Amino acid sequence: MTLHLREAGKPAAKLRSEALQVLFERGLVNQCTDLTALDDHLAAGPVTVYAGFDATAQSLHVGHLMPLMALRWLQKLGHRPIVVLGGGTTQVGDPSFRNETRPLLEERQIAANMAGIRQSIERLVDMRGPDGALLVDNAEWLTEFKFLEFLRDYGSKFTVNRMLTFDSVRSRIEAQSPLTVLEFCYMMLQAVDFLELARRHDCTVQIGGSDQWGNIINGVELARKGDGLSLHGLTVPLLATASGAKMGKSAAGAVWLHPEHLSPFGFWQFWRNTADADVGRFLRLFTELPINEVDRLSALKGADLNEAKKVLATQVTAVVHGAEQARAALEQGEALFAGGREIADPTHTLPLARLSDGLGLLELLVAIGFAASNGEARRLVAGGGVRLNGRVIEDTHRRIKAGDLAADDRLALAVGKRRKALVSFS
RNA sequence: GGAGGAGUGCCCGAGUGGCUAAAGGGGGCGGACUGUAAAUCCGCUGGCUAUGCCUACGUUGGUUCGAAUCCAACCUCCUCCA
Repeated sequence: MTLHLREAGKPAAKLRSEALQVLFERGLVNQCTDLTALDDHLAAGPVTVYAGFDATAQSLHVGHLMPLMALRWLQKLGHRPIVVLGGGTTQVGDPSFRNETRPLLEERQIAANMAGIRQSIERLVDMRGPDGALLVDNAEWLTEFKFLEFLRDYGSKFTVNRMLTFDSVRSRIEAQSPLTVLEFCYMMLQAVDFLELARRHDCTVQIGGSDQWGNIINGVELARKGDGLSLHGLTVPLLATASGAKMGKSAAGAVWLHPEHLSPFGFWQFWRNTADADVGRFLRLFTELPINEVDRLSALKGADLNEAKKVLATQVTAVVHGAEQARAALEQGEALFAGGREIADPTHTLPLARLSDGLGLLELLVAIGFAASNGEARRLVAGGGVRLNGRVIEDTHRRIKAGDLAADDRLALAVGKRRKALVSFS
């Protein structure tokens, strides 16, 4: 193969395109196809770039933010993004780097998931105007194929020999875990997506997570063999903490982008709790602050770094939930952690009616997402980790009554030292 | 086609009839210490309308008072033979 890989973060010498300069500077490049060719391509004028997302859950999570940030930068620099929702591919399930088959989703569930994902995407890339980003569903073409037709037209362009060489499936095979033909063909479908987008929309670049490398390359190779097209691919790094752990999971589940799955304040808190060692890198990856400002903030030492974390949290929240929500979250953070709780908006609102018979403390913890189940809530309470209006409550049968509310109809609830909520009843 | 081995909780990995919601480690969460950081020490870590009930050791049945553990069939993987 004639593709050249670039290792993550290596400052590439004399790049011509502003696009690649920015992506490298931001730490958004893990590897790409022929660097010089991609650079020339991006420098030559506006291009169309795509990233795809399968509808495996009702919301995207922080891991998806990286390719989306890359799309945002490219859009700012005059290129046109296409976001592909995998209405078709989700029916197959990407096996890349998974050692088990994904449970197959029903079409209704996929449609619901796509609707949730779409809301986040619309905030992250600008779809307005004739030059705005495009949102397309790959079911549009994937469901149209007839089997024999597909095998003849595209199957002939792939060899099993080559397909087996990809790390994404080799690991599965070496793990001696069954890989069905259905899943194995996923890479063909994504390759066809790329080709289809190239034909329909003159899309020439695909961006994806590092686990998507194999799928992307398949598209590049298919387009070259089939249509003689020269396409390009680029992957963003895997989101990991400085301690090496995969990131995105927190107390009560993943760090979701959709506000119904994680409140904007909860999202803000996630970033506020970033480890010192990650602050600089996250500022570059997930905010759009100028690089010199990023450098200034990252240079802060010791407790002063907390200021940088607030900036990080507020900036990322603004990108995902909007400036209003970000400002509110910052205020809530200041109020809950530094005193003055009267000024801030509540982080959660529940109907007053729920208090009429007394609301179980455990139930409340689950309702605001501080515990995934009653059992988990019970353990938190029993372990002395839960405070109501500043006082530790260890009684798991405790019920909240109207009398627990402060004058403003709210109560302060905290789990541990990092998770706090201001719950309003109205 | 034949013979043998393997499949455990979020992950890795012990366990070969009751004492097993299943050792140990990782991860995660809580407590102490801090700066809402890291490191360290301690605790918790399936669900529920909860002194009990339900679900769980590849799948489905069976033996037994009782099964992750025994038997049968099936699925997937590995090794050897043809």
